[in-house]
Amino acid sequence: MADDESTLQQQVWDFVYAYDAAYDRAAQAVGLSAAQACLLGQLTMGERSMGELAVELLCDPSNVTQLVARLEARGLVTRVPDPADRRVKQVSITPAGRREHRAVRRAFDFPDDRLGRLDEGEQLQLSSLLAKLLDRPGQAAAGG
Amino acid sequence: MADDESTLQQQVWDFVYAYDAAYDRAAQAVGLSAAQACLLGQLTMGERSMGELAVELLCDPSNVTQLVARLEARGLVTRVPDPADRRVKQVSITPAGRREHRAVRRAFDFPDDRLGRLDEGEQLQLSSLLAKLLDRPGQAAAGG
DNA sequence: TATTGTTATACTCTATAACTATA
DNA sequence: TATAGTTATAGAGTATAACAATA
Repeated sequence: MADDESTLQQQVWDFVYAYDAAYDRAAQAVGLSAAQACLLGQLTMGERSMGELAVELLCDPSNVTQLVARLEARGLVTRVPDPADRRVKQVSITPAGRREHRAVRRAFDFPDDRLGRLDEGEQLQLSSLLAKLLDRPGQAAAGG
Repeated sequence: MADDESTLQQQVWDFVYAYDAAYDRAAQAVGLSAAQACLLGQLTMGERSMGELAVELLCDPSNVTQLVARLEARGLVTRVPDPADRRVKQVSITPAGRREHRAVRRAFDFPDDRLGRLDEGEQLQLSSLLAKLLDRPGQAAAGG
């Protein structure tokens, strides 16, 4: 009786658990931590300052310093002072960094393995539900 | 054009990101790490050996030793040898541990805040989709 | 004086390898 | 000999506080 009422919450927990585990495996298969892969992922969408990365990664700037330092030492990102405000450093992903990140994406089998089980209609359904959960327009939100 | 095809995957990413962040905040609000809260959560469903915890938490047994040692030092779990096989240690949550874990659940606002946006029919829909993604019978899977 | 990023430091998470106790 | 758990150790993630450079 106490089981039924928690089923959806438990399913969501299990889903997130599986997703996180798959991402960790993918990053580690490429020799990166999840945090490093995540940072590289942000940079694939364009350069960012250290502070912007801290906001996006939900962590302290001093942590970003460490993460970027390790990635820079491996030649996966670069860090150059912003000419407009030399306190700021703009971080960019290098070609090698892009290759590593693509390798993570390839190793990250969760989307294909799991989302691939849904047919097109189900995927639209899921997209619509997620849009509500995220306060964003999903691909299936128009017209309900 | 390249945007549309990745929308569902991006939505799932954003959803998991928000979920993880909310859980981290909830645990830290109670003075626990996410890993510690997670371990306590397993124990709310019954005692487990160190090895079983390692399997469930997807980590090395030596890591479980450390996590349990810290929780034990704070009086949140106990660790007693199994009479049937004295190599094995059974870990149990204490009343104080249950209180701490309930505090995490209360602070974990994601389920109420987000899943609460869906009406009953939408929740059943989501449950059914998650059941397919997880290879488990969801609460709405029967008769599908 | 305020802001950006770094350094120093400390704690936790995590794994590998060597070890102890038990089976 | 094999298994469960621990210890020693090391690397990575993370935050706080003090600091440097720049604005």
